[in-house]
Amino acid sequence: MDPTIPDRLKNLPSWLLTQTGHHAHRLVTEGLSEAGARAYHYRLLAALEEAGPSSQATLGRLSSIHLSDLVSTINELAESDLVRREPDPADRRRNVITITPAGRRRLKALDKQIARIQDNLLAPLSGDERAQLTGLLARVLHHHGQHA
Amino acid sequence: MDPTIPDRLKNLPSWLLTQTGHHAHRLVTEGLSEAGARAYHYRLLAALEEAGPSSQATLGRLSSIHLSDLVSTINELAESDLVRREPDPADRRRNVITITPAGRRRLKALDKQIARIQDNLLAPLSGDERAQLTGLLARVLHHHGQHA
DNA sequence: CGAATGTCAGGTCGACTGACATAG
DNA sequence: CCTATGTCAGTCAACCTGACATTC
Repeated sequence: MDPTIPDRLKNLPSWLLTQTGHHAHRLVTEGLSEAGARAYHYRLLAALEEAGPSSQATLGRLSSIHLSDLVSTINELAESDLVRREPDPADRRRNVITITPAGRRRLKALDKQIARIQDNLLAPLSGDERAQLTGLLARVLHHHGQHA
Repeated sequence: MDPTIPDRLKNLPSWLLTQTGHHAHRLVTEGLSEAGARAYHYRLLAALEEAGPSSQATLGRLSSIHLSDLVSTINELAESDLVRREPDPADRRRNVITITPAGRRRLKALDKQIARIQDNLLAPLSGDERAQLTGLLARVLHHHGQHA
C-alpha cells in the first residue's frame, strides 16, 4: 500500500509542484550524468546555440542561471572545448562566449537524452493531457518570471 | 522585455516543472520563514497530526523526509515543544513522536500561511484550471511515487 | 558620477549516501 | 541471521548574497 500522503499535502499545489519538480530534476540529472553532463550544461548550451555568441550577463538572463554560477559552468564547458571564452574587443568589461562544433554535437546528443526523459516523466498522461499540463505550467511560470 | 527563453526549454515539461517547482518552493520558504518555520517543519507536523503518534521511520515515509533529516527536524521541533520524542516501551528500537497542543496551534497558523501562498502561486489560473493542474500533477506524482 | 560586467567566497535548503550501534 | 530503527558525518545540485575590481 502507498504510504498514504497526508490530506493536507495530497492536493496542495505547492506540494505537488515541488515534488513533481523534484522527480523531474532527478530524472534529468540521472539521464544527463550518463552523458557526463549536468543540467546547467544543457541549459547553457541550449541558450548559447539559439542566441549565438553572447556575453555572460546575457546568457545568465537567457538560461536563468545565476551570474556567479555561470562562471564555473563556463569554466567546465570551456575545459572540454564545448564553448570558447574570449574578451569582447568592443566592450572590455565583457567576455564573448561562443559554442564550438564539439559543443553543438554534444548539445544534439543531450537533446536526445532529454527527449527520452520527457516521455518517462509524463508516462501516465495522454498527448492531450501533456499539452494541457505544459500550457498551464507555462502560464504560471510566465507570471512569476515577470517580476521575479 | 522578457529574456526570451530558448525554444528548447520553453515547452519542455521537465524545465517547466523544475522551474515552477522552484518558484513554489521559494514562495513557501519565504512565507514560512516569516513564522520562523521551514518546509520540513510543516510537512512533519502535518503528517504527525493526521497519523497520530508514530515512529520516526513511519513519519519519514508519510512526509517523504529522509530518515537522516528527520532526526534534526524533530530535534528542532522538540526544542520548541511542538513535538515530544519518547522511547517506545513496546519496541525499544523506536521513538514515539507526539504532537503537542502548541504544535497543533503552530500547525494551524502555518496552514493559513500555506493557503495564502497557494493563491499567490496560481494567481494567473482560474478555479477550473487550478483543479485541472493539480489533478494532472497528482497523477504524475502518483506514478513516480509508486516505485521511487 | 552611476550602471553594468565578471569573479570569488560563502551560505542556504532539500535530498541523499554510507557508516554505525542497537534492538527485534 | 537478517532486518528495522535511529543517529551522525558528510556530499551534492541548484540557487542566492555580498563583496570587489574593472569598464562603460
